[in-house]
Parts: sequence; structure tokens; C-alpha cells
Amino acid sequence: MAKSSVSKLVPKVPPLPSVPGMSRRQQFSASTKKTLVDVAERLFTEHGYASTSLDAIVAGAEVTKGALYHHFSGKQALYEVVFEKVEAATAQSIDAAMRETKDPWEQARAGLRTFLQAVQQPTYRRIVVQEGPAVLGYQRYREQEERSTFTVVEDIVAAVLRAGDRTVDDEMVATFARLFFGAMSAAGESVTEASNPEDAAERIELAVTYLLTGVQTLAKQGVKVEDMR
Amino acid sequence: MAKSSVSKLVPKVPPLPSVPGMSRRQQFSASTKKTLVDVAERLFTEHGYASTSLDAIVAGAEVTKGALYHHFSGKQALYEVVFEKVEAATAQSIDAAMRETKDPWEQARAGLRTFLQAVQQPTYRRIVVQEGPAVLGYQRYREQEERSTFTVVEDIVAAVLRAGDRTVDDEMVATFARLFFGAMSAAGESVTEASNPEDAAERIELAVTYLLTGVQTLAKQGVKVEDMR
DNA sequence: TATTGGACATACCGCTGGTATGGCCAATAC
DNA sequence: GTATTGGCCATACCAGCGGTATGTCCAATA
Repeated sequence: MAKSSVSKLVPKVPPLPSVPGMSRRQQFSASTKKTLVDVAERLFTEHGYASTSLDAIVAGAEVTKGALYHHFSGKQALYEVVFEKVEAATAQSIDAAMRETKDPWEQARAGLRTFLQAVQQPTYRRIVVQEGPAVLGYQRYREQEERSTFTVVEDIVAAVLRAGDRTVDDEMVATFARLFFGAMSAAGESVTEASNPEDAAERIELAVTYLLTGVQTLAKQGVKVEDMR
Repeated sequence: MAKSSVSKLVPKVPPLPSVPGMSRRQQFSASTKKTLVDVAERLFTEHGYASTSLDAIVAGAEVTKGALYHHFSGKQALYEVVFEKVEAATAQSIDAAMRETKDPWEQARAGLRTFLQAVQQPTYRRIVVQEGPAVLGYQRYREQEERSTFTVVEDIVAAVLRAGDRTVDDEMVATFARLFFGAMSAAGESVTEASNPEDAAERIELAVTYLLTGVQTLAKQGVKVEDMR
């Protein structure tokens, strides 16, 4: 009797999966921090940065602002952590898709296709593409980007470019990578607004493939980038 | 004596250029509205949307919030007016640059070059590219964009594409336009961060020209976009 | 001359991000 | 075991912000 009444009064709390090398106290701390990030990611995605109040975040995480400001220096810092998390996940998924084949050309197509899918996901769209530059400022945005997703795209572009013309320097590769990264970001955005997103996504894939094929064709003919002057 | 003392006490105000068909009262009103937009454009460019307070704007325009809210429904509405102004000016400058030659290929190069220059200007960068999507929301951002600059780019891309392959449909043209528009926006951003902006801008021009040349080459060989499937 | 309404100014409100302070308790030292 | 410390978080509070409600003035019209 006593036991059952207790089990009704005390809210059932999921037992923390004990992580070796971490004290109970540290585990609780890490748990609340992770919860804050997860809730923030959801709310930022749904309502945007400006329209998401810290009160809403701490309420969702069932803590107070004291906890939030203990783990993060402010709203923007919290956003940046969310940003990094989303970026890392995307970069990883692209990487995984590319590992499924060995042929460089197929790797490129798979990577670009996966990136296109990522840009269509609400979380990546809102947090990284749409609001990232404005919230973090372009400098920090670019720094973060270059530590994950952009680099992946750059590797793809480099492989395709150098397959035809081994004389292109790193800066030119970076330039092409910027172009393709920006192109697919913008185009991916438009996909979600299209009446038929799947068709739109396929058109983009075709167009990008066409561009890459054009580059390869020129390279095979011995036409260098420098010849464009 | 009376005259000179008056000229010292009364602040010198520039006489409003009288516009025919407009009453004095209407002219004053239009003047304060224009002043508000100009000041807002400057402050938004310098400090960004979030960090620019309405108090700062009305102080710069030497009016009060009452005046601002008489002319605009709020901060975002004021931003949108600034946005439209900047967009229109950019589209017009591109258009002007293209009119200087008649050769379609040269028109395309001139247009793209001018757009690249626009993206490097602080006002267009900050207000349109960096903060536009976040402040207006992607939908309104795109609507505004399609009424000015994007359409210009689309016309350029359409001309180049159809010169080689007349079978490409409007949707495919729009897709390519999105790609190029996004590519140059992103690449233009990176220019201002480069150690040598002029070199960076030229590399982008070369790269874009290379891509367009590749497209034309494929088209001349009879390779259609549809063949990429 | 009387009246109206556009063009503002003034005063005020609620909310938000951020800070200052204090309490609790697990972990460590002894 | 006890004392003490410091990480973890709650509470209370503040200044600044966008937005609103109300009042005032005067040019334009009748």
C-alpha cells in the first residue's frame, strides 16, 4: 500500500543510462544541457530565432533561465551549439552516402543528391541556410560551415574538376565549390516551395549534373579555366 | 537687426523642391517618409536588423515614433520598403549595364559582372542577401526577389541556354536561373572576405564563364539536359 | 469661417534577453 | 564521520525594445 501510493506521487523518471567515467552529478548536468539543445533546435526550427523566447525554451526543457545561463553564455551561443549539431549531422549523412560507392563520379552524384535532400529538411533549411548568416553573422557562419558541410562539397567538386584538368589550383577549386554550394543551397530552398517538390528536386539534379558534365567535357577538350579571360 | 537675429534663431531648413501636383503638406509628408527610409537603410546596413532600434531610426530622422508608425505598420514593414528600394536599384543597374552592348553573350557577361559587383556592396549584401530571408521570411523574400533582380538573372540565363538548345522548357530555365543566382550570391559574399577581393571576383567571373561555356558546348554537341537521367 | 482629417508628438505597456544573488547538495578533503 | 567547497540551478529583478493609445496642431476643404 505504501509502495503503490509512493509510485503514484513520485513522477516516474527514466533512469539515466549510466555512462562510465562520469559521476551521477555530471550525468544529470549533461542531460539538462542536451535537453536544452534539443528543445531549442525544435523551437528554432518551428518559429525561427527571433520568435523563440528563452522562456519558451526553458519551459520546454522544464528548467529555468538559471540553468540555461549556467550552460550557455546567451541565446546566440545556444543557437550556435544547435547550428553545429545540425551541420555535423548533415555532413555525416553526406559522407555516409558517398561511402556506398567507389566510383568517383557516382560518389559525386550521391553526395550532391544527399545534400539536396538535406537542404529540404526543415531543420537544416531554417537553422543553417535561412537564419544562419543573419543570426551568427556571415563570418562565424562561414567558419562553422567550412568545418563540416562545405568541406564535403568542396571535396566532391575538387574530385570532379581535377579528373579532367589537373592544373587547377586550390583557390579555383574553392571558388567552384562556393558556386556549387551556394547554387544548391538556393535551389534546394526553392524546392520546398514548388508545387511538386519531387519533380523540382529532380530538375535540380539534372541541371547540376549537366553543369558538371559540361565542366568535364571542356576539361577533356583541354580547355582550361584560364582560357576564359 | 531683426532679420539677422531671426536667421540665427531659426534653424536653416533647405527649401523643399516644389513638386507639381503635390500640396505643401503632402510634400512634407513625403519628405519625412523618404528620410525615414534613407536613415533606416543606413542603420540596417551598418548594424543589422536586430541591432537597429526604432528609437535610433527616428532619432536619425529627427522625428518620433509617432511619425514612423504613421507611415509604416511596423519595423518589418519599414525593412521591406528599404529592401524593395535596394533591390530595384540593383536590378536597374544590371539592366543598364546590359544595354551597353547588343551581343547576347557580351550582355550576359556584363550582366553577371554587374550582379557580382552588387553583391559586394555592403547595402545589398546585408539587407538583401544576408538578412533578407531571415527578416522577411523566405516566402516574402522570394516574392520580392522575383519582381526585380532574379528576373534579370533569369533572362540572362534563358538567353544563354536557349542559344544552344531551344527545347529546354521554362521550368528548366527557372531551375538553372536559381542555381546561378544562388551561386553568385554565395560566391559574391565570399569575395568581401577574401584577402584580395579583386582577384576573388575575377576568379568567380572566370568560373561562371567556364560553366556557361560548358553548357553551350554541350548544347552545340546536341546534348540535352534530359540526357542526364 | 467652421470643420475635418492627415501628420505627427507624447506617454505608456508588456515582453524579452540578460544579470545578480542565493540556495542546495554531491563530491572531495581530512 | 564531519566539514567545506564548488558545480548546478532557481528566483527576483532590470533596462531596453517594439508596439499602442491618445492627444495636438494646422493645412486643406467646404
